[in-house]
Amino acid sequence: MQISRNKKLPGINIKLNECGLKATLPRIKVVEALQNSKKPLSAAEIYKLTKKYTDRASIYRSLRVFTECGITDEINLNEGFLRYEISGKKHHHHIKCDNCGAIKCIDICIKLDVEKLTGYRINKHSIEFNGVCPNCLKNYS
Amino acid sequence: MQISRNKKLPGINIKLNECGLKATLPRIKVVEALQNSKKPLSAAEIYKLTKKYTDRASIYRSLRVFTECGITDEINLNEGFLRYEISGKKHHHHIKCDNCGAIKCIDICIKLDVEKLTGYRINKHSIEFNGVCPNCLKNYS
DNA sequence: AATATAAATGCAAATCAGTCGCAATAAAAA
DNA sequence: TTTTTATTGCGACTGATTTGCATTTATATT
Ligand SMILES: [Mn+2]
Ligand SMILES: [Mn+2]
Ligand SMILES: [Zn+2]
Ligand SMILES: [Zn+2]
Repeated sequence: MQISRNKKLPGINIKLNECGLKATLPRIKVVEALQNSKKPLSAAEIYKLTKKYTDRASIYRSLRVFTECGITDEINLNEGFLRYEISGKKHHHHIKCDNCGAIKCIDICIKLDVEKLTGYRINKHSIEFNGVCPNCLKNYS
Repeated sequence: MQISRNKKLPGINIKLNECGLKATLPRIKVVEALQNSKKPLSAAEIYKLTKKYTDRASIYRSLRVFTECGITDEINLNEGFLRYEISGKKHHHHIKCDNCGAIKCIDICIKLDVEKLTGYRINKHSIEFNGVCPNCLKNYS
């Protein structure tokens, strides 16, 4: 796939190269899709947005290596698939409204407490909530 | 499948009936497998233990309805499949050692804090950890 | 105890997220 | 510009879970 004189976005290219990754068009399109999204995206959603530039296997490979490098975070909202978002400055978790589908970030975590409590060295954790948001509670009940 | 004069275990039968469920042999065998297990089981593990009495589809159907009724709890340790345990007296979460595979229950939860913080009515939540347990930390590093 | 009926089962086929092998391609290094 | 090596795109594949449907079984009823 021919990169259409893409002289913009040196930021992404540099970040990819810093991680030892080639800055390919498929990868750039995945990063862009995530950056332009207001909520974490699933691989299927990313594919819908970028199918002109890549295929499903490459998206999964990109997301895996991005997450390993800390470029993205993986989010498990018990939907039967994973979501991804650009790894922000601040560690956080999520809550999804089962009614309107909105996904909100929440600045709360108990990783350190659990490490202290259990003596484990925690490699990975997932703290995710599903419910009905205040707005939907108001309107439909 | 013929129930082999199973006059024991009226407790399970009663609990199933209370939930509006028929106390079938396949269901009883699934409950027994979970009761006899020291750790939460996956559908595949339950199948291995009960294949003489049921099949995969029925196990999945049982686990779903059990979880809906509150007979079992669903646990997502990011393993690519779900685990189930008999719903205990006390609400809790889990941590799995990536080295030895042990799954430990932890009595810590922030559901109420998150409800207070966000105003959501939380229907479902999942708070799960992966890491290396103190014992494995000692032995292998 | 025999019958009716609605729920649950077993089986095979389907679905769905995610992975893999491999030849072709493109980014980065030389 | 050429070489090197990572990455891609494709299709086939896996593993978990679901579904349709004809048959069986638990329970309520007589
Ligand atoms: Mn977020
Ligand atoms: Mn437990
Ligand atoms: Zn956290
Ligand atoms: Zn909890």
